[in-house]
Amino acid sequence: MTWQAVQAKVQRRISERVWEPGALIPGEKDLAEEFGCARATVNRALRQLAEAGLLERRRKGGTRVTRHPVRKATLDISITRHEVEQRGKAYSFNTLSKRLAAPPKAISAAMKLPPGEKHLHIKTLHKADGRPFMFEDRWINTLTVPHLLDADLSQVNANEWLVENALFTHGSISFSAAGATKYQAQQLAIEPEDAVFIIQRSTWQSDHSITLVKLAYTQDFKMRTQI
Amino acid sequence: MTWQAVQAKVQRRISERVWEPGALIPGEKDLAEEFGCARATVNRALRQLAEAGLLERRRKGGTRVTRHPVRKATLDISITRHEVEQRGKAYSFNTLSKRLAAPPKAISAAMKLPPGEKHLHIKTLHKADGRPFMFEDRWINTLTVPHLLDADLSQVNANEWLVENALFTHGSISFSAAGATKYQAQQLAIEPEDAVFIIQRSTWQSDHSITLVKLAYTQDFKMRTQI
DNA sequence: GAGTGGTCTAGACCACACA
DNA sequence: GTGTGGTCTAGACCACTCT
Repeated sequence: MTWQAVQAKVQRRISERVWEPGALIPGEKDLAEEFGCARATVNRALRQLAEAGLLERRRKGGTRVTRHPVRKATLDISITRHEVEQRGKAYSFNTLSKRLAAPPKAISAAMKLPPGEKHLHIKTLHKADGRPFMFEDRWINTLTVPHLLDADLSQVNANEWLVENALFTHGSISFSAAGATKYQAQQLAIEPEDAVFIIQRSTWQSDHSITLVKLAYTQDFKMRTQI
Repeated sequence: MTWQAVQAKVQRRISERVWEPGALIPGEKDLAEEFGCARATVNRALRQLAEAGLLERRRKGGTRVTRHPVRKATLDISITRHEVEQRGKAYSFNTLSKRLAAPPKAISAAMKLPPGEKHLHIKTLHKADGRPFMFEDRWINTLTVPHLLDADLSQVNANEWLVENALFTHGSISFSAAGATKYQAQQLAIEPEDAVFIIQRSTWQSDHSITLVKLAYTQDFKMRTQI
C-alpha cells in the first residue's frame, strides 16, 4: 500500500461522506493497521491532504474533515519569456526607459528604502510575436543589487537577470484589475481606461528588498491553474 | 538535525551560490553523512525544495539547482462570506435570479453537459457592509447535484451549499481582467466598461461537472499572497 | 548494468494540547 | 498524565534513467 493509495482511499471516504465534514477520523495507528501499512505511510498521505486544506490535524486532538475547505490554487510564477514561449509565440522586449531616480514615497515605503538614495527605475514592454503582451514598471534596490549597474541589459532583461543573479528568499504578490493609464495604453496599443490585469510583486533577500514590479497585461490574458 | 534545518542549510547554499544555478549538488547519501542524519531526512528537505521549484531531481541524474526557478504562489480559495468577513465587514447577499434554463453552448461545452437538459442558473450579488462586493453568475449541473433543487437557498447561498454538499475532486480556475458588462456594472454600482477582476472556476466530481461560476469583483479588490 | 532518488517499514522519541 | 500527530532512524527494495 503506497501513500498515494492511502491518500486516494481517504479522499474517497471524504467525498462519499463516509467521514462527514467536521467528523473525527480514526488515528494514524488505526488507519495503518486497517490499510496494512506503516504509520509513516499514513502520515504522509494525511499530511498532504491537510496541506491541501481537506483535513485539519491537531496533536492530541486528532484529525478532522474540514467543514469549509479552503482549497489552494497554485500559480506558477515564471519569467515572461517562458510565459510567451509557452503560448507558442516568439518573445522580444523593448526597454522603454532605464534611469536612476529617487523613488516616490509609496515605492520607498513598500521597499523599506532609506530616504535620499537613487534607485534603478526600468520600464519594459514585453512582446509576443512582435505584438504588445505586457508592460512592466520596475524599481530595483541598488543597495541590495549593486552589480546590476554593471550588467548588460540589452540581451537579457531585468527580470531574467535578477532571477539568475539575485535569488530572493521571500516576497509578496497581488493580482487585481485596473483601468489602463495613458502611458500603459499607449504602449500596449489599447485605449486608456481599458481593463488591464495587474500583477504586483515585491521580492526580498532576508530583510533587504530586491525589486518591486508592476505588470500590466492586456485583456485577453488569463492566468490559469488546476485545483 | 531536523528536516527543516537541513532545508535551511541547503537553501542558504543556493542563495549564497555555494551551489550555482544549474550545478549538480551532492547525493542524498553524502548530504545525510555530512549533516549527520538519516537519508530520509535529507530526502524530505530536498523533496520540498523541488516542489517549490528551487531544485530539479532525477533518478540516476541527481539533484540540480534550477536555473530559472518557477516559483509557486499559493492562493486560498475560500467561500465569499469568509473573504468579506476577513476584511472586517458584514456579509450579506441578494439572489438576483434563479431559474432552470437551457445553458448556452459555451457553457454546456465547458461543463460537458448533454444537450437538451435544463440546468440551474443563479445570479447573486455579494455585499460587504451592505455595499456591492462581487457579482456571481453560476450554472449548476442538476444531473450531478439533484438535491440542490430541494435546498433552501435563502439563508445559505449556492456557493456555501455546494461546498458543504457537493465536494469536488478537481477543477480549474482562471483569473483575468475585463470591462464590466452593463448588467454587472448596474449591480456593482460602477460604470459599464469599468475594469473588473474576473475569476472563473469550474469544479468536477470525477467526470461529472458540478458547477461553472464567473465572479466579477470591483476594481478595489486585490488577491494577495506570499511567495 | 549501475547509480540515483522514491518509497516503505518498524520502532522510537518528542511536542503539543487536552484532561 | 495521556494520547495524538510530528519527526527521526537504519535498513531495505524499487523505479527510473543514463551509459
